[in-house]
Amino acid sequence: MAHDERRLEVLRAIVQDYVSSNDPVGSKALAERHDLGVSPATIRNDMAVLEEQGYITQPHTSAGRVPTDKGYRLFVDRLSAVKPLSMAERRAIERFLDGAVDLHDVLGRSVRLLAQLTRQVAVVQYPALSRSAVRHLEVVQVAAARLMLVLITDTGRVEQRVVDCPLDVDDGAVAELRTLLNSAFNGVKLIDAGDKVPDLVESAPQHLRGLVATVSATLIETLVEPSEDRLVIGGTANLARGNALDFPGTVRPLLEALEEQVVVLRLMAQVDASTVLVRIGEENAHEALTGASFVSVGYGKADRPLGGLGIVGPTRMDYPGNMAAVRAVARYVGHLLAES
Amino acid sequence: MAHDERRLEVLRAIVQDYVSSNDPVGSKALAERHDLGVSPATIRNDMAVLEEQGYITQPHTSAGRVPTDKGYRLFVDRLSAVKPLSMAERRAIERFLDGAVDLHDVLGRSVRLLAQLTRQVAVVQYPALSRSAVRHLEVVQVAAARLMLVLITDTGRVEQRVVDCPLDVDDGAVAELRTLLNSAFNGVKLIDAGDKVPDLVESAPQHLRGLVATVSATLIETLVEPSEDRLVIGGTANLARGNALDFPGTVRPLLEALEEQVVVLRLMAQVDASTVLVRIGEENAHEALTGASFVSVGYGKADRPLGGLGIVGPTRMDYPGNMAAVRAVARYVGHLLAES
DNA sequence: CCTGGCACTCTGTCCGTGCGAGTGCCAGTT
DNA sequence: AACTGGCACTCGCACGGACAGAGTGCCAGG
Repeated sequence: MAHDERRLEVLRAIVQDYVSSNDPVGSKALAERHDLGVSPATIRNDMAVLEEQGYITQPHTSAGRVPTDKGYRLFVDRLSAVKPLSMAERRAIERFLDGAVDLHDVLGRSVRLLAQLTRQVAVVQYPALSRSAVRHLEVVQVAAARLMLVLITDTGRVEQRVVDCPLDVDDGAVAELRTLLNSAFNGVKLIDAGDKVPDLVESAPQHLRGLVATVSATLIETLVEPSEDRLVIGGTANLARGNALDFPGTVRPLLEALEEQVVVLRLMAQVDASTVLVRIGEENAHEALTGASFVSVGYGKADRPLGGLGIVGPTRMDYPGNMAAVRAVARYVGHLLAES
Repeated sequence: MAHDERRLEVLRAIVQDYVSSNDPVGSKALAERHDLGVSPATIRNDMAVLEEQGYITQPHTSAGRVPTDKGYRLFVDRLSAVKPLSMAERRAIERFLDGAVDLHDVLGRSVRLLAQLTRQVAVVQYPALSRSAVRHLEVVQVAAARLMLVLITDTGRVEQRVVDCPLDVDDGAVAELRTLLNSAFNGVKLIDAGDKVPDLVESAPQHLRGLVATVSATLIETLVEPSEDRLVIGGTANLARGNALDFPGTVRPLLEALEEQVVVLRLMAQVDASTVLVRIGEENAHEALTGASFVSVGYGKADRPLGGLGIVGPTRMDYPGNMAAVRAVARYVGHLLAES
């Protein structure tokens, strides 16, 4: 019915006005700023229904209405189209990210760019090791019985790990080891690397077996260790903007959660690269994220994203704009890493 | 005279009380909490003199006194001994930093540790490239005319850079290049690496000269580029603690300055590893750092520090305690990086 | 089903007052 | 000469009442 439809229109108007003004919005202001074709009194009736259904709420009697988490959810799901970025914005993204010299630089620029575009806290995950492939393995002798293993992936990520060997190692062995490792692992997805180890140890010349086994073990350990999944965070200064208005109490728990990383990593684990994931307020099921929303998407191939990136901000945020920015940056980062 | 001495004692008492209570401190409270052996009235006279000399000030008539930047300066220079850490704290540092698997991990742990010990924002600089020596140089072919150069330093730092070559390169050339670069640069301090380039190009076989020149140029560029001097920052949540009390206005400009990094890097450039550097409030000559102090020290060899680490907090901070923590962590990090 | 009108409720703000903390000064004491 | 106790004075701040404004819910009428 036209009935329900107008009610949704009212909800959309409330969300939009509240996001831009940060004031609870009343029926009169709504009628003035949007031509809904009905009077404030009618809007009041609609608002009463919306409130009963749990989409909006009033901070106190006789203040305007404010969207609830559920209201934002409906808005995101049904009432908003992802706003396309302007040409200028697209060019800005391009100009900003081109000229990055290495992976660290790409991610650093991305996070700054995202923070700037959305005026929120931006979060970028390093490409997951498990989904990258080995480009090169390097073995460097650090001490007589100590090797440094350096792994370079096709996404440009570099990981190092020191390996203590049971016996002293000579130069020849190091060279052999390097050749052996590279021929075994080159081009192999890291997630499959574990399977190769038994064969590798098997096929190694007798005098190298122990060494190969030790080194492989460390290598696998490096890959499996998920705690090492790194994040780059930026734009935290944006939290200090709307100050007491946006977050209940202080931003402290949020900052702590961001530094912990583990919460964000768990959220990031759910992204894929085709649809933008939006988690609103309580949906995050984490105390520190009360009042905060999380907009994220994967970058890289659609089915198997390399990693995720996104933003964290108050539930009262410009969802269409932020979703667009996140998606655009993710696409660009995906391209950059695919071809490097 | 005993006169001046007591006045300084009063200043010390004011600083200590103000730091722990966060309230402007009055003559009566001072007389009660410290046995200065004189009455409040006498202390009032001393305070009047201290105020005239610019060491303390009152926020408004008839409030207690608060130390000025100049007052803190005197306190740090003449009135405070660096407080030795408790055995438990020392052990905590050791336990926390041992078990770090690589450089990134060492620095990450350091910054968290420092933030936790001081309850301030902690900042740790990566070991300066220019003062490290080459442990290994690796060349990996990424595409026909594209090489990736990976530099591993004796401090465990790994830098990568992609080099576009004028001509296609074959496998043999890559191997030769690797050998050439390593024999030329191995063990060389990066700051001296530039001097080696002409000789290297000279001595290279004819067919490699162009390649060697191109690659060396990129290498040098990587080292010289100071913008790439990285920082790890942690404990920003501590800024949201004392809230409006500690910083004028908001913490926003401070957070922005920290993210910019350049301000902090400039401050870090001045550290050496033997004395703890304290910059108080206005001394930092930077708007965003008004009301903020910076406590830092270098780590590594005393005369040639590898990098710096420190904390940023409100001028109203526990200088002796923080100086001790910063120094202790720096020493430990210095040891760790020296032996790895 | 919508609209205009009306009474009601609640918050944020402004202002005036009183209180307490702290000072500066002065006369008196050692 | 240096210190002390006393006293009058100055402010900022917290408390409380009054007020205006915004917004609502409801009802009767179109």
